[in-house]
Amino acid sequence: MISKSSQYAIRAVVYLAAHSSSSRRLNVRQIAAEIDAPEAFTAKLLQLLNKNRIVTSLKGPYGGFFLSDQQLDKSLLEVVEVIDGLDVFYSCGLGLLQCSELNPCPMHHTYKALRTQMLETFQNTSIRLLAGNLHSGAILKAI
Amino acid sequence: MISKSSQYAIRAVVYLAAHSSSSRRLNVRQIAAEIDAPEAFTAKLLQLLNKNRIVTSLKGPYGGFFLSDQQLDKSLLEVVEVIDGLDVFYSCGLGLLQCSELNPCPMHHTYKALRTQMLETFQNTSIRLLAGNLHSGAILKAI
DNA sequence: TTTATTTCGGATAAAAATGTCTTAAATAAG
DNA sequence: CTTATTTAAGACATTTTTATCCGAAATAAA
Repeated sequence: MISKSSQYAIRAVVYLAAHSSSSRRLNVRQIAAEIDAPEAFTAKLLQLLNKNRIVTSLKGPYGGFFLSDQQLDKSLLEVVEVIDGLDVFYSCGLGLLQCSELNPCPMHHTYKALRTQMLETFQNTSIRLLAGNLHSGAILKAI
Repeated sequence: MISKSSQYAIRAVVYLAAHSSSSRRLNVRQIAAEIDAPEAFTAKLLQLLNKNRIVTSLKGPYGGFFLSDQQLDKSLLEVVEVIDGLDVFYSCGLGLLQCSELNPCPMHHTYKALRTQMLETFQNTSIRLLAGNLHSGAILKAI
């Protein structure tokens, strides 16, 4: 559905939403450990999210990553867009390039319904919302 | 969403549904050309589908692949199951292994709704149905 | 029976996704 | 200013997915 990279990215931002602030930055080591993702790979993802202003980073001692209040309201769609792009949400279920309303593949209508619901779900789900669903004690580790 | 392999596989079986019969078998070369997929790779996929009784094959001259009447009623879910497995339809959207009703990840409920609709769509869509949606002149090429 | 045609099976290759390492740049604190 | 700590960036490595190739087995027709 979405890539492993996007899953890591979402886990990371949700963890940041729940535990960081502009005055409390978290470093990659801790984030990666808490979401059970490879550290160096998580670093790459966070760098990319930072470049695309989904998270904020600060170098140096006491540096790390955090989410601004605005960034808390970013949608999961924006996160996935940075990592995977939006193709999943817009392209043909059978991999046909010409598929469209006018020239639909045999699965077009049913598949489009799925895609659209997926798109709307990711669009309507903010990082803040997910962090709110993280009931105390819950973890984001794969294990 | 589903793999490129599964997309090829679905295109192949839909093409077979529309153009083959037990007395009219199609060879890999033709199938691959008509669905715009790599020939050798398509052969592998068809072999796998044959092993799992989603399609029927016959060796030798005038041999090839076709769908029996029963096989026309196989669902897309059965096709995808053979190629990708059922993981997409049952596992956590954030990649967590322990995620469940009792121990839900923060996206569990919304994501489960998506997964379930996806599962039901693939389950309720038969090869025969898709072939019926292939209006005359329509093609299954990616182009 | 021979030949041509086709799928089958296994080995191999290429491309894409995932993951690692190393050095540079920034910055806070002593 | 120096040192320690952290992210940034690019090169490299591994794994998975996608794709190719070749010889063997089956079979229909001449």
